[in-house]
Amino acid sequence: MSLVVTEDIESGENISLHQRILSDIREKILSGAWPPGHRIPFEHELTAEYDCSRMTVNKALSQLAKAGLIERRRRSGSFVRQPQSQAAVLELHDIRIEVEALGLPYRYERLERVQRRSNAGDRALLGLSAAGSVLGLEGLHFAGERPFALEQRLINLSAVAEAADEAFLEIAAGPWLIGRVPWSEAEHRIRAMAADDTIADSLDIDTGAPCLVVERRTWSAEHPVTHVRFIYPAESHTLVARFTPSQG
Amino acid sequence: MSLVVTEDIESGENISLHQRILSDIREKILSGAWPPGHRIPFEHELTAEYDCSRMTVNKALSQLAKAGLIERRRRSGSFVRQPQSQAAVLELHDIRIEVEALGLPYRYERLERVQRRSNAGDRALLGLSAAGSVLGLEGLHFAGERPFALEQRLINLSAVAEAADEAFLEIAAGPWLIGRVPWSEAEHRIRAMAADDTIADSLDIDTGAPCLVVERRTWSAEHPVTHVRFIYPAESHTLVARFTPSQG
DNA sequence: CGTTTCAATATGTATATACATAATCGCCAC
DNA sequence: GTGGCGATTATGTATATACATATTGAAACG
Repeated sequence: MSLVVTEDIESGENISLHQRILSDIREKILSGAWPPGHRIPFEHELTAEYDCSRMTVNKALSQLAKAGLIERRRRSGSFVRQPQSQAAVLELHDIRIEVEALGLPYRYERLERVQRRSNAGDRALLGLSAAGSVLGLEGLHFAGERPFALEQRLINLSAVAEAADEAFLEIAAGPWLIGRVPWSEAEHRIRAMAADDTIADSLDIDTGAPCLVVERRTWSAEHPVTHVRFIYPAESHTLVARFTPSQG
Repeated sequence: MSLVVTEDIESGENISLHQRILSDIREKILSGAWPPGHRIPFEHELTAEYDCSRMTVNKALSQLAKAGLIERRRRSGSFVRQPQSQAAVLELHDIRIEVEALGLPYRYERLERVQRRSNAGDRALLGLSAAGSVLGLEGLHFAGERPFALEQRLINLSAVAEAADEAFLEIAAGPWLIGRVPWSEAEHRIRAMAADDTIADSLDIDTGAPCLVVERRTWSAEHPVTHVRFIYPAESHTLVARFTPSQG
């Protein structure tokens, strides 16, 4: 994993062809338009589509392969890979997938939903400079009958106006946001924390029990989209990530 | 960040020139032979050194730049980047750097050192199939006068025989290993935990206080090298990582 | 009918080349 | 001096080309 790599997914201005091919394909994959297993166009087809040389297409596809988004097979073509569960933990953090991987039934339950003009705290969390409307959500993810994680989320309505019309009663905002907002960058903060009374109550653990806290801020093309805090009871959760020195 | 990208750093057999340039340079940087700020050879110099075209060199350097290991400046050349504290946290996890980034004096103190034939627990932690000698180390990292992290480490002596001759009294095994063993892959497990009596005593915190635990297993060309567990008091530490959907 | 062989195909890697772009250095005029 | 301007230099991106390599599918053969 390379970790601090930064790249913008701009619409279509000054970016190189290579970047454009990359983000076009990446978006098709992340949005689900090209599901896992789907064969993406051959190099010579993309060469025609983008009117460029095969080398340019090849560089972009090789990069996607190195990133693990696609798999390339000689003579057969290139295919969208199955999402790797370990990467999902840190990259997408879809709790439904985590829970179902444990073989437990998943359920989401909304605890709270408020819409307000952003206060200073909201802006600090989201990394916003100007004021604007935000949506605050709190909900519980269940694995079977037991609470699995508590989610506290802020959504920047200036970036995702449609979110104001959603109740998020039984679906978490995470899966809803993916596909609607192609994220270009995310920052994770991971720490340990003692559960206070409120958290202990929600998660059905003792006050003071250790929790793992994962906070994520997401941007889409420079605009802050959402800030989310997942709180896991310590005993229920381990994050796993594999790295190579520099994705070479 | 890409996360599940896997690549082997083999010696010099069937790998492409591009890969060889990549790992040569990466190793020089990770080992410290080329410290941060060092100007790495110009493309045309590497072209001469490896007797290949500039495109090949350029591809390798671009990749290192994308990975954040080097920084490229037009007209000036390419330079080894200062270790990004955020990336370092997860990638290298050099605690000295973390502590010094806080502006505090760093010190390491060995608590324990045992050499033994591996037992079942050791083999499970290291991911070893056969028995062999291992080195067990425990030590404390200090930031100023306060304990900053507790380190519990196992080293596979079959992979790093020289470690048997080292005392590791005042230097941690981590920095010692880097440079001697180019690691090709690492796996992190991150979780929260309540401090037991022993840990609380070492770290000078209360029993039951939440701790952040980071475990890392490292491989070098398929061989398990070391397993290390860092235990941080919760209030002193947050891991930060930035990601892009697929380092494009 | 099964097996071997071979040609077709898509990707993998490398080359030489060309032009664009950004940053720096040194020269020259003021 | 010093401020600006142009030449130089290293990287950034793209092209056309060439050959290697793995895999597939079909033809040839026993």
